[in-house]
Amino acid sequence: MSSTSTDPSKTDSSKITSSKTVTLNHVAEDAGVSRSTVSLVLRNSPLVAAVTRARVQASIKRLGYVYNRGAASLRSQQSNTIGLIVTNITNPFFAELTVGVEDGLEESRYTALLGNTSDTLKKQNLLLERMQEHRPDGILLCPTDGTSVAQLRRMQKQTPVVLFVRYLPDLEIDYVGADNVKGGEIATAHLISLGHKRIGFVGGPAYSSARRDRLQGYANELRIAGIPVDERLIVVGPMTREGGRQGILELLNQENPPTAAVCCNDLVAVGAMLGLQSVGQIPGEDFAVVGFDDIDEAQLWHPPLTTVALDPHHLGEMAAHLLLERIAKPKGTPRQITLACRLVVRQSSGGPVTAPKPQ
Amino acid sequence: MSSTSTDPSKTDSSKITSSKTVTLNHVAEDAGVSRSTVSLVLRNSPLVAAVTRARVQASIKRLGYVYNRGAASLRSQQSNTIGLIVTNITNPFFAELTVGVEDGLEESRYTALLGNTSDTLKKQNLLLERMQEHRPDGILLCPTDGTSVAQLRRMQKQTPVVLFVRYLPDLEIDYVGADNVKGGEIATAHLISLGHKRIGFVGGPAYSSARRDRLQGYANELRIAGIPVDERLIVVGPMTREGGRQGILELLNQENPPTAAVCCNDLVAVGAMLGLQSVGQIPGEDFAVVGFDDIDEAQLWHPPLTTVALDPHHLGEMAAHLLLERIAKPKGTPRQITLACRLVVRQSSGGPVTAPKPQ
DNA sequence: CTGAAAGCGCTAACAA
DNA sequence: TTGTTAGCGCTTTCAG
Repeated sequence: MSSTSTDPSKTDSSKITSSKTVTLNHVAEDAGVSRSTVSLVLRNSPLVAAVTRARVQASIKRLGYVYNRGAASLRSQQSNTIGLIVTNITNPFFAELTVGVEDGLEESRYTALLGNTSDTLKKQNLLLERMQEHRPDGILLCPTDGTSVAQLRRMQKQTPVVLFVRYLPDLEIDYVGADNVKGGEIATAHLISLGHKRIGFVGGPAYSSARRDRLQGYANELRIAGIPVDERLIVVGPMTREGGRQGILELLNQENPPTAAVCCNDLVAVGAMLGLQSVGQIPGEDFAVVGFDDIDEAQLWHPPLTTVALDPHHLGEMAAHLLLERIAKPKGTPRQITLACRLVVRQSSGGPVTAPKPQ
Repeated sequence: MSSTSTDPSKTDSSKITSSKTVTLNHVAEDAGVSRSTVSLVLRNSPLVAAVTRARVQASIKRLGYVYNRGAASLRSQQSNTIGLIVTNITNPFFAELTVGVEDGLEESRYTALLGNTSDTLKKQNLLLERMQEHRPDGILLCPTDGTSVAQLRRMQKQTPVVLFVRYLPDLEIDYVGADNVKGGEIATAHLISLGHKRIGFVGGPAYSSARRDRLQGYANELRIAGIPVDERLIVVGPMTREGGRQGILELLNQENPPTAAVCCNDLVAVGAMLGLQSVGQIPGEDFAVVGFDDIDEAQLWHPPLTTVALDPHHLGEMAAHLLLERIAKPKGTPRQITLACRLVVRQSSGGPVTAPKPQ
């Protein structure tokens, strides 16, 4: 004991138990083993003898040690974190998808960093930047308008990226989304089978690949039925209720309005129904509406919505799995996964068409 | 050039530009300044000369350097990360609240780590543990059933914690939530003013402080009106649509069923409306329903829901601000913030009561 | 205003 | 099986 100092705060370094954070060093000391042994125990290495392990674990518990993943990341070059960037968490579709991602991650050791872009390039770039500062091991992104392919390509070199819901042209990248073309086809085929001849397509921003594909399916099916695709019946707008309301009114104000519409998603569809009601038309009677997504609310609206059901939870899980796979095997060839969807018929698409009602 | 080595990979250490990650060292070297100067520039310190700053920033851009926040955290002991734990992101109320938190954080340098407990203690504990490994600078928690006060008290010593939406008894802690007692009162007063004498209270788990307070308000108002509180009219259940459906049916099956009900939230309320419809009763005509939250969907349902409006976005923002404040001033006295709420009358509560319709 | 030196808490060789 | 020795990339005194 070299007690030359009279300052009581300068005790032997080993004695500073105070209220500071407990580190792996403290555990090692307490258990009477080296730091590497503790590290091995923390990571469940089988190289540690059972007795040693038990002793270390006892110390961990006793001292209330909690692992510092940040410090580990610095050394090991992996953060055990992934970034999840959605366009709108407020859309039940994405909310469900988010819990799907979480569930898909549950078994793994990853935690998700969540970001919401509000479908805005500015926020997306900000988020991407912030997230990269945290060195996520992978990124799950639903790209918004104007997302730079070059930027994404650059990012991919550093961090695995998987796109979901929307993809980008000219980019070799992992992706999981719904079979939107098929979805557009079955929605349109349903309306055609009901006797509709003039069918509109409402909402969605032109840059959304999901929207493009749904529109593609819509056009395919019209062509098969020998109905010409009329550009005036296709209206662009945000994927929101308000977008749907405005879109349907635009359609109704034309000189030869449609009698039915495929809406880009359920939010747009309910907006369309509100728009119809606001001018005295009854959805499902005077006008047939079909949506996309089958969010929980769809069956509760009035009238209950006919819609193309996707499984967002499953989609989220798949996206998470695909990302984990890519993290494990960064050099593998990108995979494009496309999930089936199915039509759920409810009242908003109504029965067979009668005469179009003049507005 | 001391080209003694024939191995091309063993060049001077300073020349290893390759495809490795660019660090602050590389920037310093490139700009011809010391590492500390770069560090200061990164953190916008005013101590750096304008020319130096410009040179450093040019190097940063040229090399494509991205800040490693994890490394910084290790040294500076702050992660610039906060943990946000909600019970159910799928509930539009929490989805809105989440974006409120993000907006509240936008100005700051913090990023949110999101977790979803599904209102389950097991998941909450798992999340709390994982998050602490990331050393968040603060935690925003909506506590689920069985949350240990002792555990929270322990956590508080390490990391500022603010509770939202639900609080815990016997705990000095920051909290922001709605004025649920008042909310319960105005909802109940509304039904009483319509002439209802037998009013039920449906849904919500007994451990939720939000539910307890709403129930309290309900009871207060009944007492004021001289209506006895009948325990049989108060039914417990999960805060979901299904919980509401079952709850209302339980009420209707009693020998002397109520003519109106205050529901614990909007999800429960719509479930109740579905339940009513399933037995041929028309909400707003045969039975009055009031909800809580005023989620966007509330006005779209059939009939549109009368509800006590909370502002989840604002609540989230407040929670974020309170946390930031507490991070800045960890020793300050905890604050309990309670946000006003207001009644939004729509059709589900109907007009004045007529005679109760036999089921 | 800028630089030198030390170290945050952990992991990864390698040796013993 | 366990210990020793170097850092990971940054910030932080403290001198100049």
